[in-house]
Amino acid sequence: MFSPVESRRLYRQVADQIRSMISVGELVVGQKLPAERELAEQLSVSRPTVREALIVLEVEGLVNIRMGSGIYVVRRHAVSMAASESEPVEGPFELLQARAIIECAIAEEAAGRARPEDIAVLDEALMRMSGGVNDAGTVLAADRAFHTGIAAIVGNATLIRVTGEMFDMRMTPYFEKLASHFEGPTTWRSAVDEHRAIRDAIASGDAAGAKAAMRAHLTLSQKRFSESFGEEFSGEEERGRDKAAARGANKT
Amino acid sequence: MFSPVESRRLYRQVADQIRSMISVGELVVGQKLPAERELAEQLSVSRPTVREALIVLEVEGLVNIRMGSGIYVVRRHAVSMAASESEPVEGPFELLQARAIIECAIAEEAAGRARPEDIAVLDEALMRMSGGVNDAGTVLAADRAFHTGIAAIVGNATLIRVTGEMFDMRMTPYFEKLASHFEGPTTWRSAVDEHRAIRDAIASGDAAGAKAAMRAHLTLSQKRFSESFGEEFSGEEERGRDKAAARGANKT
DNA sequence: GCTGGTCAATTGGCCTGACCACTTGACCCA
DNA sequence: TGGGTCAAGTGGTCAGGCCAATTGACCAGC
Repeated sequence: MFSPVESRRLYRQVADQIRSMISVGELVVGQKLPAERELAEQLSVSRPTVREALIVLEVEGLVNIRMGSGIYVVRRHAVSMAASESEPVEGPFELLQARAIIECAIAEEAAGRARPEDIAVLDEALMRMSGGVNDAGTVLAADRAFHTGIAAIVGNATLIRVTGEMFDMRMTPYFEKLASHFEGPTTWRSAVDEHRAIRDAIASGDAAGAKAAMRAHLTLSQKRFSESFGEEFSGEEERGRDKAAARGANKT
Repeated sequence: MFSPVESRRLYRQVADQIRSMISVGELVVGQKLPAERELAEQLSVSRPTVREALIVLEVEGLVNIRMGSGIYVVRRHAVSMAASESEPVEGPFELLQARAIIECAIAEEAAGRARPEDIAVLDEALMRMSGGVNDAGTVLAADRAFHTGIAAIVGNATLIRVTGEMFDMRMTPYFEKLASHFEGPTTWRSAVDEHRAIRDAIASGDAAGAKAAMRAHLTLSQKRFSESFGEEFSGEEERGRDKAAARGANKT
């Protein structure tokens, strides 16, 4: 059932092996895994290694470790493959496109149900953002607050979480490195203007306008990004945008 | 009513502590953490415990462990807190509402750019789903494949990932326990019909129709869910604008 | 001066073996 | 029948150790 493993980051190999067994259905949901000691023996590794692999799977939400009882399969698909080596996360352009599609739907939805206090939240974020265009930290925090603030208008925790997560993905080292080359007071001021247009559309209950403004904002972000990106790598073909980006993020 | 008592495992406490230090900026991105041996001493725990905590943070994408070199902070926010115990995630209704908003935007986008091979993927998922209405495992897998397949049409990895993640959130023990009470061959057959309507709209390039069909599908899912359990959980979270779409086909 | 190789200190990866705390279920007693 | 006890099984943690990879100082050769 379990076969021995080989070199290189053993606990990850063990985790991969068990994960794939869950994935293909060899281990079904609800099933109890062998004890750690037994797994260690069958895999020809030590118990600490098995423990580390199981902790990986637990963090991924695939198994549930119950003290004194055992280890149980609780889910078949990983919720997040972010840290896995299998796929090097998405590129910045891809991310901005996804945000354009998702967040303009959220803005459209929010426009119909914004209350004065919701608008106040947006205004507060706008103020912080316009007042801090010279400090990347404050402006980023305010930017995030604005986008999640829109999701909050709909009153749905999942939307807020997803919006925040997508925003946070720009916090990868690679993305930040690129961003540092093109983000500055001028681009931030443009962003503030676009935010204000979104805010106004939502405040006036203009669903179509909010949608359009949000799409414009994220499309322009993408444009700003690609323009600087093109300057940086002026010789490069703009076509294979995400490929180039992914290649850079890979294998550091 | 009665809460918890969950005795936090030591390695999780250590992970929480380091995570919060990163979160508040006490440890900045790029900074190198003390060596495992030193951390163990400073925290008054053993080295294996520190290792397990660091592995948690690595899986969450917060730190990067480099063999022979050290441990480095790579990111400030966790990409996904889905698997963390801190919050019992969002409720099923909230999740379905979020999916309704997000996925109908994706379906709308997909309708304009579906190629024959994309439709083939959807058809294949539909076939597996309709043929396996008596087996929860196959039908769930096919259901997932259908929804991510639509996101795949847009050709954006982030959209695919987000769609998959939202779908997988139903795999929580709590959600599954509830679902097992109302999901069955009849409800699955209704879902297949709704899927087919979505597929047809996308295949014919009808963006508005695809959007409406997707919203109808997820709204009806929500409705089926609340009809079985609404009374117990007082599902008063009825959103007016969705009612129109909810008119029509029901479980037969 | 610069390049390239060597070497030792540092650090993570993994192991052995042990003890403790909790869960579980069989068992016994009232 | 209901409860309480107890031992086996299991995860949680610890201590100490060795190995392999990384890194930077150092040195020989061009």
